[in-house]
Amino acid sequence: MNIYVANVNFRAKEEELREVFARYGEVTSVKIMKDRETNRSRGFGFVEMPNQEQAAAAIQAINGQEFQQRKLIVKEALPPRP
DNA sequence: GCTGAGCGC
Repeated sequence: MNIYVANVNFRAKEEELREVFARYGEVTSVKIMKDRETNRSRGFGFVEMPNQEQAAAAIQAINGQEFQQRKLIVKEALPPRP
Protein backbone atom coordinates (compact mmCIF):
# COMPACT_ATOMS: atom_id res chain seq x y z
CA MET A 1 0.00 0.00 0.00
CA ASN A 2 1.30 3.41 -0.95
CA ILE A 3 1.15 6.03 1.76
CA TYR A 4 1.49 9.76 1.30
CA VAL A 5 2.98 11.72 4.18
CA ALA A 6 3.06 15.52 4.26
CA ASN A 7 4.08 18.25 6.70
CA VAL A 8 7.35 16.45 7.30
CA ASN A 9 10.17 18.37 8.87
CA PHE A 10 12.69 19.46 6.25
CA ARG A 11 15.52 17.95 8.26
CA ALA A 12 13.86 14.56 8.61
CA LYS A 13 15.69 11.69 7.02
CA GLU A 14 14.13 8.73 5.27
CA GLU A 15 15.38 6.26 7.85
CA GLU A 16 13.92 8.34 10.66
CA LEU A 17 10.58 8.42 8.92
CA ARG A 18 10.83 4.71 8.29
CA GLU A 19 11.33 4.04 11.97
CA VAL A 20 8.06 5.79 12.70
CA PHE A 21 6.11 3.59 10.31
CA ALA A 22 8.09 0.48 11.20
CA ARG A 23 6.52 0.63 14.65
CA TYR A 24 3.17 -0.24 13.15
CA GLY A 25 4.24 -2.76 10.55
CA GLU A 26 6.63 -3.80 7.84
CA VAL A 27 7.99 -1.04 5.62
CA THR A 28 9.44 -1.85 2.25
CA SER A 29 10.42 1.60 0.99
CA VAL A 30 10.50 5.23 2.07
CA LYS A 31 10.89 8.17 -0.28
CA ILE A 32 11.28 11.78 0.75
CA MET A 33 10.91 14.13 -2.16
CA LYS A 34 13.44 16.92 -2.44
CA ASP A 35 13.81 19.82 -4.78
CA ARG A 36 15.53 18.73 -7.95
CA GLU A 37 17.74 21.82 -8.17
CA THR A 38 18.49 22.96 -4.65
CA ASN A 39 18.30 19.40 -3.33
CA ARG A 40 16.30 20.78 -0.43
CA SER A 41 13.52 18.78 1.17
CA ARG A 42 9.99 19.52 0.03
CA GLY A 43 8.54 18.37 3.31
CA PHE A 44 6.62 15.37 2.01
CA GLY A 45 7.26 11.87 0.90
CA PHE A 46 5.94 8.38 0.36
CA VAL A 47 6.00 5.20 2.39
CA GLU A 48 5.16 1.76 1.09
CA MET A 49 3.83 -1.01 3.29
CA PRO A 50 2.98 -4.51 1.99
CA ASN A 51 0.51 -5.38 4.74
CA GLN A 52 -2.77 -3.59 4.11
CA GLU A 53 -3.98 -3.85 7.70
CA GLN A 54 -0.77 -2.55 9.18
CA ALA A 55 -0.72 0.23 6.60
CA ALA A 56 -4.24 1.35 7.48
CA ALA A 57 -3.42 1.17 11.18
CA ALA A 58 -0.23 3.15 10.63
CA ILE A 59 -2.12 5.87 8.80
CA GLN A 60 -4.67 6.14 11.58
CA ALA A 61 -1.99 6.19 14.27
CA ILE A 62 0.66 8.39 12.68
CA ASN A 63 -1.67 10.92 11.10
CA GLY A 64 -1.69 14.01 13.29
CA GLN A 65 1.12 12.59 15.38
CA GLU A 66 4.03 14.83 16.31
CA PHE A 67 7.27 14.11 14.48
CA GLN A 68 10.22 16.42 15.05
CA GLN A 69 8.04 19.28 16.22
CA ARG A 70 5.71 18.85 13.25
CA LYS A 71 2.26 17.30 12.97
CA LEU A 72 2.45 14.59 10.36
CA ILE A 73 -0.27 14.37 7.73
CA VAL A 74 -0.62 10.80 6.54
CA LYS A 75 -3.00 9.73 3.81
CA GLU A 76 -3.32 7.00 1.25
CA ALA A 77 -1.27 7.93 -1.80
CA LEU A 78 -3.00 8.78 -5.03
CA PRO A 79 -2.41 6.52 -8.02
CA PRO A 80 1.00 7.15 -9.60
CA ARG A 81 1.32 9.10 -12.80
CA PRO A 82 -0.28 7.30 -15.69
C1' DG B 1 21.92 29.44 7.76
C1' DC B 2 17.01 30.36 3.89
C1' DT B 3 10.82 27.58 4.06
C1' DG B 4 5.75 25.20 4.66
C1' DA B 5 1.43 24.06 -0.03
C1' DG B 6 0.67 19.68 -0.59
C1' DC B 7 1.17 13.85 -4.66
C1' DG B 8 6.53 10.90 -6.66
C1' DC B 9 10.77 9.53 -12.20
